[in-house]
Amino acid sequence: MSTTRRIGTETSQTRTALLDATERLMLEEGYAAVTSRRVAARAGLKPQLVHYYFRTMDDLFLAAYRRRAEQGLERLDQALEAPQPLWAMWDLSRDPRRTALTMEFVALANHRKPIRAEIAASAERYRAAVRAGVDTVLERYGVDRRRYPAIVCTVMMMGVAQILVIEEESLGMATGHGETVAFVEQRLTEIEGSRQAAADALASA
Amino acid sequence: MSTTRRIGTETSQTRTALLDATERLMLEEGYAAVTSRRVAARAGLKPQLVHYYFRTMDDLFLAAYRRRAEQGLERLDQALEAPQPLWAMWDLSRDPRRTALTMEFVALANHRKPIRAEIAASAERYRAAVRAGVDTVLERYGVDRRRYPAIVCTVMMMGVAQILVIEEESLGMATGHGETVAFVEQRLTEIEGSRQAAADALASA
DNA sequence: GTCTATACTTCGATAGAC
DNA sequence: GTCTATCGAAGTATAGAC
Repeated sequence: MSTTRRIGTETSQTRTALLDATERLMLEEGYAAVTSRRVAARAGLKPQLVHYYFRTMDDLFLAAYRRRAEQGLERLDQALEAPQPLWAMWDLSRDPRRTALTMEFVALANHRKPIRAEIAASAERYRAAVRAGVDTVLERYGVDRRRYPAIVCTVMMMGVAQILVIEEESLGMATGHGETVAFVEQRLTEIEGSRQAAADALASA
Repeated sequence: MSTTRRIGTETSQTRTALLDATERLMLEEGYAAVTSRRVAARAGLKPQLVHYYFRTMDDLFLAAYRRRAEQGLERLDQALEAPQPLWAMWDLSRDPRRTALTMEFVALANHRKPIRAEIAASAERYRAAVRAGVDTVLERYGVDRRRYPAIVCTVMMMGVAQILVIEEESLGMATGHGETVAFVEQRLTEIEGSRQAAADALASA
């Protein structure tokens, strides 16, 4: 109950190094591999520093998540402003690193209640933003949104993209993926025209 | 290196109790919560019994997985023989307990290489079986399988069903789910007629 | 065939030194 | 403001008693 315990600065390089290490560990070995000792080892630091900068492991996870969630919304805005927003969103949803990390956080949220609340809220915000963007785009293209509601397009497009990534990354399974991608991209082509290349911004992880 | 170490019988009630406890733990708290101590506690047994019946934790996971995988193939066969196979498969894929458990195993496979191989092989087998079944059904209904290949229908239908369950179970998020389910079920109705009720076999978990 | 006593490792977290 | 020494709890796994 010693209320005087202190905590490190948000701008510390050490802190950033710990967040980076956390992310790498989650991607390579899953959230369960994120222990104070292993995070520290990855960053070349002492385990106790994790507790100095983040106090509890949940705080560490939340800090790592917030960093990515913020970046995710930025990328989404970029995609929605691209010349071909649907293609850009499709490509964004298929980014393996991004999706793998997201799914790792979802799995984490599944059994850590304090984290769940924040991730769920963030996911709702993201979905609402996508839906709004897709709705505008579909209207511009003259798509019948009674028959193809923006929210349905959003959930299905992002859902399929995510499942493909999960299967590929987690199981190394890709049976039927090529055909499914081709199918979705035919629909995209019908609506938005064929892909115009120039998807640069995605390369930078 | 003592090669003489013994192991419990496959028919032991204790063994079954441990497998049941493992499954419950995975569902309620995720695979990371499956430790020899906690599994044993759930089953009202001593932790060392886990190692007697399964030797390593990976063996425990694999045994738990095999039990469900077998059952999954049986359920699939039943669905494919139902009067409305597509509806039956859709319902099967949307079973929350089943899907949640599957995703937990996938997450586990993602960072335990020895387990990954077996789960991936099993997933491939399952997908092939679904694809074959769907192909037969689509042919019977006279669907143009050049335009709507069975493998694409399979991946999309099951993928969407899974993503919805994940979002609901892991995050408690359901935004857009109702609309998406309605959309898919409209397509099902177009192909297979409206749902004829009588999906009994699904109630038993 | 079934279970327990026990060894050894790794975990999260705090109090306190620099 | 930054980091380390250290504790108590929990983890996997084995050898051996019943």
